[in-house]
Amino acid sequence: MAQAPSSNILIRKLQTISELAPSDIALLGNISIQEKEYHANEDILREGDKPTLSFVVLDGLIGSTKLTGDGKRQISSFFVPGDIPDLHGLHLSVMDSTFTPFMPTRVGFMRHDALHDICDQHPSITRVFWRSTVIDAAIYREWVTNVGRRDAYARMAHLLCELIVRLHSVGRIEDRVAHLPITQAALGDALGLSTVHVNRVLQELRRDGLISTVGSRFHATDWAGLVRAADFDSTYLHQRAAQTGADF
Amino acid sequence: MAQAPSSNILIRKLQTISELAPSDIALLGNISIQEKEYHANEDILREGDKPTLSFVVLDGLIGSTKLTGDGKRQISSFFVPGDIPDLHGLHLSVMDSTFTPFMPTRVGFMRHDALHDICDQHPSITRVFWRSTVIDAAIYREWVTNVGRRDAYARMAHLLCELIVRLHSVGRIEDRVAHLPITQAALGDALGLSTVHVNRVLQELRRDGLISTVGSRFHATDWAGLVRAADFDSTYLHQRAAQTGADF
DNA sequence: GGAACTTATAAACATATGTTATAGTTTGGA
DNA sequence: TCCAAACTATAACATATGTTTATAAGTTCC
Repeated sequence: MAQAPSSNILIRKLQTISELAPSDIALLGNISIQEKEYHANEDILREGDKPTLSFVVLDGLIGSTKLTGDGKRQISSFFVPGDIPDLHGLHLSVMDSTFTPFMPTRVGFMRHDALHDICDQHPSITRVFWRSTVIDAAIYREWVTNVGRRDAYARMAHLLCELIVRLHSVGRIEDRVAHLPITQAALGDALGLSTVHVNRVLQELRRDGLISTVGSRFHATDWAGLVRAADFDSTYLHQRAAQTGADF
Repeated sequence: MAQAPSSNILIRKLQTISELAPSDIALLGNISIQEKEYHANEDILREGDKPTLSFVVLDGLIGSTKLTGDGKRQISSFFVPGDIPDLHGLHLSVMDSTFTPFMPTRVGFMRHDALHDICDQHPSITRVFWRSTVIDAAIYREWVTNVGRRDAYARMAHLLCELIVRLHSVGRIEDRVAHLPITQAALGDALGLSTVHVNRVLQELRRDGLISTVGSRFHATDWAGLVRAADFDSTYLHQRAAQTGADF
């Protein structure tokens, strides 16, 4: 509770969703990690790949994307620092989506066999990681609802709420501003909207005083209003502390 | 390979996604199960509940649903016999969606503490269950894509392909016919469409000779055509055998 | 065996969102 | 420092899908 946030971003993220025993923290801190930098749009893993590594996002922003048969793109989730986008890959042989960074992104690779070893020997670590994948699934569920049943305006607001809360929980909101270098085309791919309509909706959100933007920096100028417009309820993020009602 | 399908539907389902050692099968077969029947629309678990049990679908059909603030419903997944819809709940304290049966449905409850015990003691069981939840997540990902980027016609075709493949893999397709007692309103809730448009699209699929229906029984009269119309690729189901190219 | 309800079909009309095209604006690399 | 490429902003127009309403066809249940 009074504990300072870990300087290890993976541990910090996991602490937002699980209470970690000191022994767990030690084990997690000892996982061997190989760092690598990617630039924007340089795919980290692709649909069809059979990875033997998972990776944690150390810095940057990543999307999980799919292409339909006629070339349209859908982003099914974003991943922020601390997240392990393809922890799922630990239990899948083939990738069913592609991980693409939206900005220069630093990741840390972890070997599957090492992760399996640590999980087999430490059920408490298994629980933490398993819970993490299950929360990813909860986020996908919410996205289905968002794309399926909310109009463009609420949909965009919802996405912004989610990203702001998630970034905030790992300390990546500075001066009440979220750095989201996601092009409007990519926002459309995440929301199932056209680029033009994304632009329209962003203007509306600005006009209504819910957000303001400077370049790719988003400021929720009226957090309560944004939450209301978004029909946003952070329960589905399953964060440990109800830090999510906070004022940004 | 030449093994006859298990008469235990849970084991049969898990065998479609993982290779089970005889010892695993024995352990799984010994999990204590409490059966219960629900009728259509009688919620099994609700958003906000804090369950201490998970359940396997023994017979019937269940949807995972959410309500938006203005009362619209979204179904984010269907569950067929053998599935454990809220295995996720093993690692979440609060339900973020509701499980609703679409027909009289028999389920088997399993205690969380019993499941935790067996997982803590048997990493191989953990892997099977964990993989199952991770495949659920892959299905949600595909649904985001389906709802976000495919038009109504392809979207409906895709849903039918998925359900037919999943039902087939657990032996619940009889005479090339899938029993899907899902009202057109509920199909709309699953696809993010209005009831009227669901009706339009179903007529089109019938007119194009891809499906025929008798009551709630769907027959894929042109499986290859349906797959093509749906842009369906079963990779995301992560089934063990490539039984999915089969002719229904 | 029919009343009461739910579900499916249908048509006419409304609208949120998509498409295409063009002109500014920003950005990042040479 | 500047240029080319990428991105954002707007407008005009197109259309897939939603809404409303009505009726027909099934179901369920007393």
